[in-house]
Amino acid sequence: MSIKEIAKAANVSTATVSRVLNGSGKVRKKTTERVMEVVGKMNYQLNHVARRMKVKATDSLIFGLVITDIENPFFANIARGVEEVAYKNKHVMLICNTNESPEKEKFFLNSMLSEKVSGVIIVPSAGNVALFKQLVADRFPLVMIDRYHKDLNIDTVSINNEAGAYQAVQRLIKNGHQRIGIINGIRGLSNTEGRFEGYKKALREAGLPILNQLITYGDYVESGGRKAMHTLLSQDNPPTAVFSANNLMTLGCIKEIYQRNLSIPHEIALIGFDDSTWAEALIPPLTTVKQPGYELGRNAAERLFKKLHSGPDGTMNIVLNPELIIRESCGSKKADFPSPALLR
Amino acid sequence: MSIKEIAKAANVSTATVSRVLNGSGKVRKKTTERVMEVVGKMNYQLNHVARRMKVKATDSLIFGLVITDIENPFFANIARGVEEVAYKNKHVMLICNTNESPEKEKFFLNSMLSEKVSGVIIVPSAGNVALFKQLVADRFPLVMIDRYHKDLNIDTVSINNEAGAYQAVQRLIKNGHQRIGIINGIRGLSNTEGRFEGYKKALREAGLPILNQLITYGDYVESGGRKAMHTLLSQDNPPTAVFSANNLMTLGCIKEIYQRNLSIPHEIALIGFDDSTWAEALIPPLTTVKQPGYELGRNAAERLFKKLHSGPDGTMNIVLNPELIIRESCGSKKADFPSPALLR
DNA sequence: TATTTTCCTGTAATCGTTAACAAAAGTTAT
DNA sequence: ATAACTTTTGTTAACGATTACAGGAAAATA
Repeated sequence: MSIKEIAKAANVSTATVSRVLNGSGKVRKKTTERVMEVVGKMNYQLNHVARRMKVKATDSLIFGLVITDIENPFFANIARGVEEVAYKNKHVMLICNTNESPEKEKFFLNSMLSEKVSGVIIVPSAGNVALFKQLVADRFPLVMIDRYHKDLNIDTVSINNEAGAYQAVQRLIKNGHQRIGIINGIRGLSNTEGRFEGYKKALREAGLPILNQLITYGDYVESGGRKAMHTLLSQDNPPTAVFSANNLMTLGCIKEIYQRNLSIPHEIALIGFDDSTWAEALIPPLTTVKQPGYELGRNAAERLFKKLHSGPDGTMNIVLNPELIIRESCGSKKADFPSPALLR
Repeated sequence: MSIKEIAKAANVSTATVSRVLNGSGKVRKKTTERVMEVVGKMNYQLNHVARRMKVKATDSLIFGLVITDIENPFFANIARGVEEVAYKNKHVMLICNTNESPEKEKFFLNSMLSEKVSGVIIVPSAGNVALFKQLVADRFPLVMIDRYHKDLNIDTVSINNEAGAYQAVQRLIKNGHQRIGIINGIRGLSNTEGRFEGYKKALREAGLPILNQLITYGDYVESGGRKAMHTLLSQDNPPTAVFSANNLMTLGCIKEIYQRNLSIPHEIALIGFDDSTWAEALIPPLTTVKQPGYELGRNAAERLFKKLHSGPDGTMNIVLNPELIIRESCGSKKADFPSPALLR
């Protein structure tokens, strides 16, 4: 069913139907009604594909969203933020999952270009710098979220990672810890680096040494976190507290700690990055640096929308602040918890 | 940049370029090479939008995926299963989030039709039966996942909810419980009903009464689960065990239990539906009915793909089996756990 | 009523592909 | 070398919308 058939049935030209359908141009009230009646009766739906061929790209009604792991609640949270804005503007979301793989990322970005999405919001992997450069040169509407490539002139929405990590580590120091380990994410990513800087800054300010053996990397996955924790705890002189740079790795940490029957925070204190709905259901409840994922997504989508529909206004870097949610895993003033061993 | 410019640069017709690009028809080796060289040099990408105008719908390279809550790990798990198959077949995913709202669902389904996706995999909300009927009548490729509308002749991929719930409740009975509450999902959905049937069956078989005051509904959200748990525990004669019909509600349960300083499973035993990565990090580790979300997604996508590219072969209902993961929250042979009160 | 102005509607080109058909170029057989 | 095929390539008409432009109808003015 096409606009042609509607036109015939309503006894007008296709141009008029088109005008009625997208509210552009003047159409006599009577004609409008007649057309709309036919549209309703024949249950006609506009063909967006055909429409996108004529209309300028910014008016395609699709946002592209490229994330690294849809199963990570943090990115799901971002996706919902984007979706909210998309739905409000009658847009639809093309979501792709890169799994941190630059090849997948490249394929998906090209797919999105081929689908003529109006713009893309992306959590970039570590690679594809040349491709991004090209996109920037082509003035393709792009917003990087959570992480970004520093030397590219691209809009970004991210959080102040350094501040988040700083607060977390500072808290551990205040609670009396001197040997604090870090389980960091993927090397080379802006967020990993920011968190690492915050860690070092807190130690430096407290006059504590920055020790290589306390610095590990878990690549933002659970198994990596667990392995890193294993490494840290297997040392002769293990840390008394650990800062873990994302939710998945934190879960790995906890499992490793449980397996060793160590008590949190008595034998090992812990602060994670990314708050989760289950963080407060753990025993002891987990202290975390909470990232406003939903807000990140919403801001990125709004920024993209503005870029598309307002005049060019340069690039912009939006930085939101994380919040330290102090629960009990970091060793509070409250009494320590017994080790899981005692519980079984 | 269009196929026309490639044609000119390679000194062939657009038809030839098209033939080279999608491997159809015979093209002399030499010509193919010449064209591909130009394509590479000019960094040309096929315009999928234009392509979709000509090509039959089944060859559009987009899968539609409509889920109710992208932030629920179970659905995220499904999404990844779908994505795996999509990527393998060079497809891309249009994901929409209905939040259980039939209006949103309708809007998104129509959007997908407008975008000419090749087919849709959907977790249907409770409404829009007429719309689905229409889609079936139009032979639109559709696969329902997780839940389905019973009287519609549609392909489905789901799990045996009754068996899952039955096993869970049976386990609780075996562990000595006689008063077992249920926190059920959204009324009218096939999965909710299946789980409820399993609950009743287990009780019936054990000769236990089915008591109205032990049957509650939490609408598959955390707050609902918490409220339902509140209702159950506030009774004069509260249940000694509870079966909660999804992960979010289970989390609500746990928070309510902690707030009341009850010990699991000593004072209240608990089995949840949907396993989660954090279920074993809880104290005590949570017994759950594990749903193979990834497999559900993969199967649905494969089924959809087959529907699209093989001859018509009627409709099919695929049912996967859940698995009871016995941990400690259901009251095992191991010693009971002290109440959280003792831990603080 | 005739003329000008304003408002509404239709015609036709166009977006970038694909594919049916026609034509040209190669091959093989005679 | 010519005829009869076979293989490769080109021409052109779609697909379903939008939009510049032209033209007709209605309203306003003289």
